[in-house]
Amino acid sequence: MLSIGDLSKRTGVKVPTIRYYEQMGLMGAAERSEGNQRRYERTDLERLAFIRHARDLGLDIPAIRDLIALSRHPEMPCVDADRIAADHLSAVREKIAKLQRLEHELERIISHCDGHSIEDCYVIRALSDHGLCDGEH
Amino acid sequence: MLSIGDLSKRTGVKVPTIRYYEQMGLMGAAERSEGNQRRYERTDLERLAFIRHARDLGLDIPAIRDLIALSRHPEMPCVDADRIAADHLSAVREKIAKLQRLEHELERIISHCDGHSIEDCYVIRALSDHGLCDGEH
DNA sequence: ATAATTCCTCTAGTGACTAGAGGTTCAAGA
DNA sequence: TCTTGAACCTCTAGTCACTAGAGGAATTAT
Repeated sequence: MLSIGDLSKRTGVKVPTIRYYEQMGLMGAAERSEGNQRRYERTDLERLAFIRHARDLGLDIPAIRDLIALSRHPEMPCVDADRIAADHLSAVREKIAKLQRLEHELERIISHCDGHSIEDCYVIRALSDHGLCDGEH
Repeated sequence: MLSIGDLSKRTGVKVPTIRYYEQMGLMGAAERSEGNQRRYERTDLERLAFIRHARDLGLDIPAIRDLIALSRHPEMPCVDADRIAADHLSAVREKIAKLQRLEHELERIISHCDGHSIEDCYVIRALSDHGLCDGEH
């Protein structure tokens, strides 16, 4: 049996975060010691690693909750799990595209600046006057 | 003189957001009518457009506050303004790189899934077992 | 036995807004 | 001039995924 601190050390997930995951229904109520402290087993370790991994991939808590629910029904087809991942992938792609537009706009603004005075600063001027922009943000 | 609603319509910034910008020190306290309602002038319209534009480019409120402060000193050199933009650009590039790593990992996970049962679902398996991953997230 | 560490719950803070309650002022038509 | 309805005011609380801290109880090590 592991304490919450042990679990934390082994997974790299901070103690308050583990409690937060429990509260959000990702971890399930842990057993308790006589003195009301959480005790975990090996399966909890795996579960937490699963959650952490999914979070690292950027999945949000409701999505992870869904994946956990699905993983409890091994006989079901996995289209739902695929869809969660695919939806997330397209969201990630959209974010990338958006950030790339920003990147280009910022590059352009910075490169036009001659570095002299604020008065002539292209950074400030471009922010003041949307007409100086390239894109359509 | 414009009411806050007029300002909102002309800039596309929602009314509560304008009040929020005032609270955050981006907008400066507006004049008030006899009945305590905010009244704006043409310069406020430009200021708000500046803020909105900077936000669209992803700059955060402290950065925008700094840029506004700088824009009030037209004779100063603009290295500071450039640096704010350049710092933001590198932050944007880091985000892009991170998201691209996610993109590839998600693509890989999804493409490996045969779409049959949860039991064999690569999405679920990859989340459970970090060893199946390519990258080092 | 005592001290140090870890644990418990609960509340509040992060950023950039957004939504709503409860009440006041304004502008336009009768 | 009066009335109605829209727009305005302030203040509080909610969003997301945590993180930090208070104040106190349990556990572990010496």
